[in-house]
Amino acid sequence: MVSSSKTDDFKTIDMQQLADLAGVSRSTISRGLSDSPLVNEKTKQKIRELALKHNYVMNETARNLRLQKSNIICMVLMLDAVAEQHTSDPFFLEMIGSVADSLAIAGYDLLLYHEPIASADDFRSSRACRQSDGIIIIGQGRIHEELNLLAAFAPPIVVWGANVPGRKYRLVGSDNLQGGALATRHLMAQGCRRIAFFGDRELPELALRYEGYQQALGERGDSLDPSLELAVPFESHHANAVIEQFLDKKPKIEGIVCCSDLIAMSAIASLHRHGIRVPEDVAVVGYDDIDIASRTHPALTTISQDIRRAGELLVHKLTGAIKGKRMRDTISTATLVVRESSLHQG
Amino acid sequence: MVSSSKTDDFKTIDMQQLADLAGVSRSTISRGLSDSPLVNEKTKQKIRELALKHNYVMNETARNLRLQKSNIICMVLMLDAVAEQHTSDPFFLEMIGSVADSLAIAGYDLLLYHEPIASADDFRSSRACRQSDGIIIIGQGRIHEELNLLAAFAPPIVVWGANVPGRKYRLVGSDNLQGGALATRHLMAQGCRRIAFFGDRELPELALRYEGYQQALGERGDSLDPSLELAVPFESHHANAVIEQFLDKKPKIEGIVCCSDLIAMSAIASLHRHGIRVPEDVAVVGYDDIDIASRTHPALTTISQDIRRAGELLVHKLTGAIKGKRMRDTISTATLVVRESSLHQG
DNA sequence: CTGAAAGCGCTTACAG
DNA sequence: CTGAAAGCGCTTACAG
Repeated sequence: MVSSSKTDDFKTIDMQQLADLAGVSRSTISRGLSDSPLVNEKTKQKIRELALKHNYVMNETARNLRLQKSNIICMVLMLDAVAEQHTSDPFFLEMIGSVADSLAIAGYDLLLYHEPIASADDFRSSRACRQSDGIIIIGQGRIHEELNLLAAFAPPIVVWGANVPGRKYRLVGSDNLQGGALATRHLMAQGCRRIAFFGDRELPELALRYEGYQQALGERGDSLDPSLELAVPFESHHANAVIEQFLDKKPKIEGIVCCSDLIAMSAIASLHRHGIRVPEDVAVVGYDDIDIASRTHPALTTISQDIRRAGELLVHKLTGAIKGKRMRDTISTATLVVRESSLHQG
Repeated sequence: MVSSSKTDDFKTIDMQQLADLAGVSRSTISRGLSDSPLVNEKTKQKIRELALKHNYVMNETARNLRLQKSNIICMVLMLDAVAEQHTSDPFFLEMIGSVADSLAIAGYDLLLYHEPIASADDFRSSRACRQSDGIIIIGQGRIHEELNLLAAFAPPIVVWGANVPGRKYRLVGSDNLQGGALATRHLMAQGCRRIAFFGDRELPELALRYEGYQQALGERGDSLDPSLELAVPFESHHANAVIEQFLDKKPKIEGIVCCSDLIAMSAIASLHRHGIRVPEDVAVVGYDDIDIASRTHPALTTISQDIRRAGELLVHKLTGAIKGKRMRDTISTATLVVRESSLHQG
């Protein structure tokens, strides 16, 4: 008897067939493969060898059904219609990549959910919510209260966002107040006097950054000039339009704190079109430190959110919670990355 | 009897309970929900109403087990170790986003696979391959032959890549030869004389672009100067190093055809560091038209691959193939998008 | 240490 | 047009 050819080996065998080959019952195979202490070491050894030799792969669907789980993690991108966030935003894409990588390592499948979440009830009746072992939500949008409801009745949840008061759900985020303050203080240290804020502070994270901006200005005794605050949306084309309109009024500014790297890039392009040099005339700081931030021209000074680590943390907290562990929140430190766009020669 | 509160409604009910409520059998529920012509219209109506009212969501795991499928599509990123492609490359991220969106619409879950595929046999014995209803492979790497093997024995496959000879698998891609030619002809039309090629032509897609580059130069009767071809890797830091070294030799060039937008951005940054202006001194064309290409400074002229549509096509071909349809290959036209980086004032 | 049996929630061929 | 029964491939409480 010669062993079958490689090709034939790929006829999939199931647990019963493996049991027949090993001369034991399905029960024993199942226990053996999960390394149960109930099974004799030699038997386990034989089972493992045969499984390998015959290329046995367990049917996860059957296993999941039996164990009453789905092995699916649902990732919700809380895209904000008003601030016009899109899936194509590099920040979201990098977050998806990072979460997907971590989930793969943890052995979960990923289900992406993009419809905007109108109400907790609607979302809770969706398949995405019902048949996920856990849910990762990126951003709080404008539905913070709904998230509190969700946390009470849905599968385990972890949210990326701002540490807002009254929060009842698990959170991973970075210190947005500190981030806003860091960016602003850096610009002040560069000698910038009139510093603008570009971002829609209706969103919880941006509200905190604005607070940091405000605090930093206060430290120097600067008064807050409302005309320097601009609710720039995330989406580039509209961001451009809003920024252009602002610059057309020839505001006297020497620095800009932007709420995303993309907004910073739009700002730099607009400034150039108005004949204003960056960083010589106006210094610009971005936010997120997306992959590309180091390769623009000028390279972006920005507040790093460490997206890679964020994804890992989100998955870690969630899988822990699924296993019934108590997981604490993580608010990571924001860090300033100085590159070229802010090197103002005041 | 008052109907239960909203919260109570979220006790999940199964098909048996729904059957009890409707006063019919599980068989009829199952048929009714799938709109089988076997079931009386009135009965169906009642079933649908009750399902909605009691918030019934079918257990997909059980359904999948019964139907012998997984509902999972595996997406393999064929990252090339030598050319140093990373998951963080915006091209891949945008492709992931686009594929994920299309899969969500088609009702499939996504499983990301990143380990490099060493051999077809290894991959075929992995869970990712065994328990996927279909596989999307982004890029051919250096394992074209293995892909032919895979296509013969694995679940349905569709590959994004180059139309290489001897191919036996389903393909979606863009016309790389044409893309390379378009980029080169555009630079020639701008008056550029010595045009460099930045990219590793060991990879099938880049080999075709190089061929297009060569053809275009030939049309004008230019001879090929091997010193103008540089195997720039995809990863930015190494790309930077390779490009810097090249520029240090003060090559006389007036244009560069780059094999990705990221490489183009690295090139522009390097050129600036060498005191060379883009596009005045050297005109640069990128490849892919990633989202960010329009917002760099200068904005990138590039060859568009329409990643959005690529994702849709990949999913369309694959889901068709899973349903047993014959799906044809699609090689889409490459288009030149002219922005600022190539507006050479020769 | 091992096995027979029940059951996870569905779908469908078969019978009526 | 509807239902009873078998079965998808696993895991585990129970019995030995």
